[in-house]
Amino acid sequence: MSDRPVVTRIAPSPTGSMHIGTARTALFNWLYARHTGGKFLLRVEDTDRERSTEAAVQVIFEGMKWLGLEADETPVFQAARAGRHRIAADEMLARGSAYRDYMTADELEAERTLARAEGRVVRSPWRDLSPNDAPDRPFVVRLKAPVEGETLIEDQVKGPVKFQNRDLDDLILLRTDGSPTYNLAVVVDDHEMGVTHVIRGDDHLNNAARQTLIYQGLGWTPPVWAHLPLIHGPDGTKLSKRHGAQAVGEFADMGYLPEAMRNYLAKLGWGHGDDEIFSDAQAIAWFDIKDVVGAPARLDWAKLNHLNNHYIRLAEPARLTRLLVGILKSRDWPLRDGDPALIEHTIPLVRDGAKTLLELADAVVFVLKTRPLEMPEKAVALLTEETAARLGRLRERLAAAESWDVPGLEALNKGFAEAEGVGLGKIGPALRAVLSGGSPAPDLAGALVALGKDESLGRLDDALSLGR
RNA sequence: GGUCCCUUCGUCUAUCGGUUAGGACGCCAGGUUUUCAACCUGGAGAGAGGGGUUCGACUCCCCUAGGGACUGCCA
Repeated sequence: MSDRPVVTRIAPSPTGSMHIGTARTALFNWLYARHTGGKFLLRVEDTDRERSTEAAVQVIFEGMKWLGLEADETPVFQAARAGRHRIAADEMLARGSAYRDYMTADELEAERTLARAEGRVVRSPWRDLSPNDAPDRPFVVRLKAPVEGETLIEDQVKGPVKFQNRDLDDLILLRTDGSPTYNLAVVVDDHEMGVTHVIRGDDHLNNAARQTLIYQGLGWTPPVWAHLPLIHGPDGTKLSKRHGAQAVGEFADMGYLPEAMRNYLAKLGWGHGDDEIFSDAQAIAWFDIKDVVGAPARLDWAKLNHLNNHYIRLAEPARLTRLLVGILKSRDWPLRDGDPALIEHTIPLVRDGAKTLLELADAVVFVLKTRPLEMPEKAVALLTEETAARLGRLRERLAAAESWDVPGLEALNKGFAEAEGVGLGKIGPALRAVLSGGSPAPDLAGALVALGKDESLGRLDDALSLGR
C-alpha cells in the first residue's frame, strides 16, 4: 500500500451539529492528503435514518466549507450504499466468515449479563450450530471472528496495539431487518472508496481490531490506521456545551476566523517544533500523522483568542467588513449605504485589540453612530466647565489642522496638552467620550482619523453645545 | 467487571539515554501610555508515584494511581 496514492476521508454522522473534534479529525485527514498529494473524501454516515435530516447534512457541508476543508470528490452517502453492504455480508456468509444468529432479544440479554459476569465477550451458540437447525424466525448476520490468536493494529499515532481475538466479539453485520450496521458499512465503504488511511477519533481504536477481522473475512487488506485522541474541555472532561462551545458553527458565531481555527486545531495534538503560527501551506508541508501526540488535549480559549487576534490583524479589511456587516445585521444595527466603507476604513485603526469578530464589531460601532450622539451619563460627567472650555480650544486647533492622519493628530494632541500645561489624561477621556458616545474607541488620533475631520468636529460641536 | 489508550510548567507542546528540560498562551513585575487592548523587557512555573535496566534516565521495562474510550440490532 505504500506506493498507492493516499486517500483519506472524514466520515461524520449528521446529528445536527458538527463537533469541533470532528473538525480537527477532518483537518488532519485533509492535511495528510494534501501533504502526500493524495485525495481527501467526505462520506456522510446517515444510516441512522431517524437522526439524519437534510438540515443535519447541510450543517456538515457548511461546517466543512467554513473550515475551508472541501473534499476532492462529491460526498458519498452511506445510506445509499446499503445494497453494497448487503452484498458484502452475503459474500462473507458464502465464505464462511459470517453466520446467521437466531438468538432472540431475551436470549441475547441473558448471554450479555452472563458474559459480563464471567468477564468474557458475548458469544452466540449459532456460530457453531448447523444452518440446518435454523428455526423459522428473524436472524442477524454476525461476523465469524477467530477466537484464537491475536490481532495487531499498527496504529500510526498509538504505535502497535495488540488485541487477543478471544476478547473480540462477533460483530453484527446485518440487523434483523437486513440493514447493515456501522461496522460493516465502514469497512465496505472505506474499501470501495479506496481509502488507504483511516484517520479518526480515539474512540474507534477498539473498533479497528474488530474491523480488521471484517476485512479479513472479506479477503481485503485493512487500511493504515491512525487514531487521534479526543479534544477535552478546559477541565479535562469530554468537551461539551457547558465549556462554552462544542460545534464548529458555534465557533463561527462567536467570531473566530476559520484560518485561526485551523492553526489552533492543528496545534492541538500536533506540532512542528517551536512553530506556533503557521500558514496552511506550511502545515501541509510539515504535517505527518506520525508526529501526532497520543494524549488528549484540552481546549484553551485564551490561546485560541490569541491566535484569532493574530489572524484578525492579518485579514483583508474588505473581508472583515463583510463579516462585520453580517454580525451587525444580526444585531439589527441599522446600516446605511455608506457604512461598509466606513467600517472598512476604520478596521485598521481598531483591530489590534480584537480577539474575536464580535469584539471587532464592538470596536467599530462608534464610527457608525449618527449625530447627535446619545451621551451616557458617565460621558456627560466628564464634561466639566473646565474640560469643555479646553475641548473648545482643541476644536479650533483641529479645525485648523492641515493633515488628518494618526501621527499628525497625535502630535497635535500632544502639542495642545503641552500648550494647556496639562497631561493628555486631562483631555483624553472626555474627548474620547465625545467622539464615541461612550462606546469602545481606539486611540484618540485613531478615533479622529476613523471619523474624519467633519464628523469629528461635528461631534465636538454637538457635545460643546450641550453645556450651553 | 473485561479489553484498550493516555500521563513533561495552569494549558498546548519540544526533548526521541547525557540539555541550566526549550518555546507558545496564560499569569506576575516593570516599561510604553489618553481608556481597554496591543506592544516591549524581565520573572515565576513541569517530567503522577514506586521499582527496575544502564556509567547515566523525562526518554526503555514493570507495577501502582489517576484520566479516557469501547464493551448497542448508535455511529
